[in-house]
Amino acid sequence: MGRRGSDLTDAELEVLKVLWEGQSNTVREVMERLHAKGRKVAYTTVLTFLSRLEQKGYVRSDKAGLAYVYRPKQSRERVIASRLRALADQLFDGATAPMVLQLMKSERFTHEEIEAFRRLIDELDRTGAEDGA
Amino acid sequence: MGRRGSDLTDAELEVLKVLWEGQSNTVREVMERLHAKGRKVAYTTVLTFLSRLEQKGYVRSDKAGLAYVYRPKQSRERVIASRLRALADQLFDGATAPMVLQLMKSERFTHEEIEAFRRLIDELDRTGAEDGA
DNA sequence: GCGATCATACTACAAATGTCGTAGAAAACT
DNA sequence: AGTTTTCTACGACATTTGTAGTATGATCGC
Repeated sequence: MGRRGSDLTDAELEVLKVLWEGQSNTVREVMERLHAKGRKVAYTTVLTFLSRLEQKGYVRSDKAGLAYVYRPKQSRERVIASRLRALADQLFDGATAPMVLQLMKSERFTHEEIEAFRRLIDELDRTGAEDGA
Repeated sequence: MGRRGSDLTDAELEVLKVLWEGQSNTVREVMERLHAKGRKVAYTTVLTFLSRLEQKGYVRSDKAGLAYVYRPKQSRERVIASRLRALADQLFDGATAPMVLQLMKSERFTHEEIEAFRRLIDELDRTGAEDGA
């Protein structure tokens, strides 16, 4: 039997990303947006993905005039966080810290990016400091 | 047609992880190790995955006495880095820094972990400082 | 009013994935 | 030597995923 992981598939995610970017999301518009990104898919294919996304609870649709308009039900942050978590589970048995470390080690960053990391870390440290409930 | 992403599938990765952990990896041993982890798979299933992994270039096998012994051809770090990169491509259009930030924001860490981040960042900063080739 | 458009609902289907079963050779045991 | 145990090689198969065609109903332009 197929996969077991996070239900959101790659192609579905691709479509969901487009939804996050746009406002009025009819099937046609989503398709056009995908085409603009170089992703050539048929109208009905997009429809299929949107339907599947709806069944899985990731989007919601309202009939606006002629066509349905789709909009995300889950925020980009939420979905992304969940994906990251899934990868952490898969690669590091759920330990996210090692993942962050590995990521920082295996990639290259500019000074600005590194500064951003530092700032966030300082903030985390301060925020979490009094947190011991 | 099926998926397009990184060729290593989830189940294959599961097997590869076991290979990274052990030394003498016969099909049977890998299977037992998987069982110990709660992953109940048939002997032939493990064999299938190992064969597919070999075809894809992730493992290599040598006949040792009766059975073949499999060993990883790619390091854990390498594969993990590539996976992380793939996720960055998928979620952040290849920008790894935003991924690190998001990851740090959406998860919780202990002070020790945060300290480890800070140390690594300092090091990165120092290492990369003279790097402007 | 009628044909050309546009939308959605179903159905279909090949390729990928996860999972095994069986056949046959080799080795081990008794 | 005969039987039992182990391996590997192949083939099989249900699901999932990516992709699209067709049928059918509503809408628009003229």
